[in-house]
Order: sequence, then C-alpha cells, then structure tokens
Amino acid sequence: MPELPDVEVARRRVARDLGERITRVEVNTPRVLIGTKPAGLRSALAGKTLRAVRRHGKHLFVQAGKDQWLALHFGMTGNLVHLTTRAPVPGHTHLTLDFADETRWVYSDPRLFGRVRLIDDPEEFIAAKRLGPDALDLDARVFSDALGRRGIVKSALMDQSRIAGIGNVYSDEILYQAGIHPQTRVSALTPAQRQSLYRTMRSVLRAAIARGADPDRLPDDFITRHRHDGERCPRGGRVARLSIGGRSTYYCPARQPRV
DNA sequence: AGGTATGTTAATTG
DNA sequence: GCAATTAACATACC
Repeated sequence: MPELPDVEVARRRVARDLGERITRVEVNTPRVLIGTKPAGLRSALAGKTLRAVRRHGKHLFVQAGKDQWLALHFGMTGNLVHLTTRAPVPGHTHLTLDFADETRWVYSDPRLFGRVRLIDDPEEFIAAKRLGPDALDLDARVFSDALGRRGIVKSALMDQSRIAGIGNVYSDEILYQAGIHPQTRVSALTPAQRQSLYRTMRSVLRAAIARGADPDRLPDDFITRHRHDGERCPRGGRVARLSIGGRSTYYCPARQPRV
C-alpha cells in the first residue's frame, strides 16, 4: 500500500480506533524497526491509548503518548490490516498491536522495504526527512513553486522532497489525465499546464481515496487499469512503456504528445 | 527461468 | 555541486 491514497485509506481506518488502549505489542521481525528494539517499542506503546493520527505524503503517524508517535512507512508492499484478535494473522506479519476491545492491527510487508519507528514529533520528522508539502494539502501556487523548474515532470512529481505522496503509478495517472508527456521538462510547462497538473493531481488522488485506493475499482478510463505495454488506451491509441529514473512509465502517446 | 513490481537510499556517472 | 542513472534491499508473480 505504497502511495498517498493507500496511506490515506489506512489513516481513516486508524482514525476509527482513536481512544482505544493498546494491550499487547508483538514484534515478529525486529529489522522492520528503525532506532528502537522490540522491547523499546513494547514499553513505549503497551498500555497507551491512541490519541491522534496524521499522514504526510506516504508516511503515517499514530500518537500514543504526549511526545510519542509510531511512524510507519509501507515501502512497496507494506500494509496495516485491521483484524480481531481471533482472526488468522496474514503472512509476512512483522508487528502486531492488540487493543482492549479485542481488535488487532497487523503490520505486514512481504518485501520488507517498509519501516516502523518511534518519533517525538511528526513535524520534526517531516523536516528531517526533507519532505515537501503533502500533495493534498497545498494550493495551486504552492504546488507550482514546489514542483520547481528542473528536471522532467514525472520525476518532479515523484520527488518526495518537492511534493510528498505521489509514486510511480499515480504520477503516470496524473500525467495521462493532464495530457502531458512524462518526459516533458518542468521548465517547459506552461502556466496553464501547471494549473492543469494541480487540478488533475487532486482529482486523481481523491478519486483513488474514494475507491479505497483499490486499483481495480478505479474508473476504466484511468490508465492505471491498463498498465501494460501495447494495451488499448481507454481513450484511443495504445499504451506505451518507457523507463524514467529506473521506473517503468506507462503513458498514451496519442494523448500525451512529446514536446 | 528471467523479467517485473506501488519505494528509498547510497553510490556512481556525467 | 547538481542532476540523472544504477544498484541494492527481499519476495511474489507471470
């Protein structure tokens, strides 16, 4: 569950559990922890009540004490699953939190790229990580400034230090719907294109969140539903693939003319 | 069997 | 010094 919509859906699930008390903490895979050990995480969280939850870009922060936040990043395949204590635990479970009401959170991540840590303050963490403004928490002017003028637009959209939250799949979707070729230089974008990118970014991310961030539930005219080289484009032409920054990029040449 | 996969970071190259 | 590219991490899927 890697990009902003997935993390936002997780945030909303966590928000329903605020006020619950953590009764048990189990770390199955110590290496997912950064800066703390299983015993440290247990003593920090056990008995605490969930106070608040925040998201910035792809990072999720859960407050369980005055200056005590659990910070999660899901990597490529990480997920926070909400279960009851009697349900079977999924594979690749690395962390389990049980609550007084017999519900359970399970952090699972097959590829183990995600990380979990304890932090004092999300704002400090965001600054230390040099994250840009959240993609859903900025106006058009801030967006245009944050996007900058260097490099190509696909890489700029994915650069977490410029704008936080957009990854490989949603950058392709945004560029597709804005009709902009992924290799367009940022410096070549017209003011109208920047405005269009801003509006498209918002509508794409919000549509994904509204559908539970499930790619299979996105509208059929989203290119995300057709991420295969040579597949028919929902609005005409064929989907093409190229590599940008080492990532596969899918786009529709008919709708996204090279500049 | 080998290529590919929603991310980040360090090393390398230009 | 910066921007772009590549490798590495670990596992599943086609």
